Amino acid sequence: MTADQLIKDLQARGLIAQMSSEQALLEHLQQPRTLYCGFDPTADSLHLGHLVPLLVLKRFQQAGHTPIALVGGATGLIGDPSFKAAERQLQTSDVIAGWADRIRAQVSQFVDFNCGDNAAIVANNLDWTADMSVLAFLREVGKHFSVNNMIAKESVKQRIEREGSGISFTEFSYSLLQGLDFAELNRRHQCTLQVGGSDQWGNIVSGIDLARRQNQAQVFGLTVPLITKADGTKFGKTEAGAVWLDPAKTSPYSFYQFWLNVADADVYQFLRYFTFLPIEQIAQIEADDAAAEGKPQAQRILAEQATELVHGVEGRQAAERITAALFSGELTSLSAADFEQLQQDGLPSADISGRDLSGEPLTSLLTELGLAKAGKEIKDALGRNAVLVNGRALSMEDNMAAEQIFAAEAALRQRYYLVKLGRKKYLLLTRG
RNA sequence: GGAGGGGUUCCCGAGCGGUCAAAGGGAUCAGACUGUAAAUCUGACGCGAAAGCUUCGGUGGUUCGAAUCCGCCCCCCUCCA
Repeated sequence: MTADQLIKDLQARGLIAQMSSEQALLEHLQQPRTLYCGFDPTADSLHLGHLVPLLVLKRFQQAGHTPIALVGGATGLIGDPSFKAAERQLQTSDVIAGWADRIRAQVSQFVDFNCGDNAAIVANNLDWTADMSVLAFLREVGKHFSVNNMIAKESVKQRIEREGSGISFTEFSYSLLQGLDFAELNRRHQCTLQVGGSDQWGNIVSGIDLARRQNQAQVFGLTVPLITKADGTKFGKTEAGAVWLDPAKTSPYSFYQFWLNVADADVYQFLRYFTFLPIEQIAQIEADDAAAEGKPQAQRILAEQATELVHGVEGRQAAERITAALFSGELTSLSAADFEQLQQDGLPSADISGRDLSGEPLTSLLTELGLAKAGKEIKDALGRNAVLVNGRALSMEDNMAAEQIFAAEAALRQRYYLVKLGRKKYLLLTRG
């Protein structure tokens, strides 16, 4: 893929928010180059918001360039103030180091380390900052930055201007550290392009400037847009919170369901953002859906593609297996092994053996087991026959009858009860 | 420092001595319709299965009774200095 094709493809996907010196960058990318994207360990896992830049790294790799996934072991200790309303609470260095390890493992899944000339590199900015002296930092890095320019940046503007917020010197220095990363990667790996979210533009420019001043090198920046939804609500959130890439935090099943539930108004754009399907094929899917009556195919395709990207073929199949079992309604046909599989595959479950159910209302039982946030939800659902246990609808009269409902002889395959609330919330209860 | 205005249930926002668990909208959850959509309609929406219990910045009063009146304190906004 040529530089022109790559950039055209990215543009067609809507993946370019900003680019530094477009013409020069296009020219530059005629040769295989090295680019990087940084991921700060702000939690023990990346989430959907990180996926787009991560996939952009991969898109560049597919076009023959060398990606560097940079784990922010150092920057994570400082905290990026960009567009943040308030100062971040510092975590201990042990915690950050632990998170950095997890992030390193995660980013490593997305780029190829065995493709010869442009095999991916994973780096940690702690490597070149941990032993740097304060005086060296101030003289070699700080001297190149103008505080006048720094405080003029949009990304810290509200922290500087708004009353009652403020910014610590620590966070204010963040941009210098990220700038240093770019200059350092330029020296170490001839890295000449940094990609990141559009909120990173200010930090990227810092790096471009520093690389020029320290290395007399011309380097470039490219940002991807903030992902938004047509209805204006925040992308990447469910009732349960953020959608994580770690299967232990968001199961492949939940991940798959998230994509399956994307609104029609967003789904084609998300196919462009989150899959490697050719742009023409996505257009074809959109055309086919428009022509067909009823249910569009796009959500299913998106869910398959995205889940396989993040959780592999097995994760995708597990998610599909659970989905098929739960939404086809063929519960009695499920074998004990199937149930075991569902549980393993990430369907929420709980063990109720040894629990005294006499006198415990379903409202509190099911709330406690995590099916609803408040007893009221269960109460409401019971009143509307929206709570099903093993396919049988319960009513308010059953509220105090947990003991009979979850009696040993009522279990499917001797030990399973599948509780369904509404149309798509499930809880698998087991006995023994 | 001075003068005003304000802090109400997840959010916005009414209430200004009893009939207030507190109007209205949004968000959320459930039902109908559907495609495990959208839009629309219906219901719920402090907690509790219920009896009942706990809310209207904090605290102390007045009153048979306070989100509503009074004192003190805390925080936010506007104007003046």
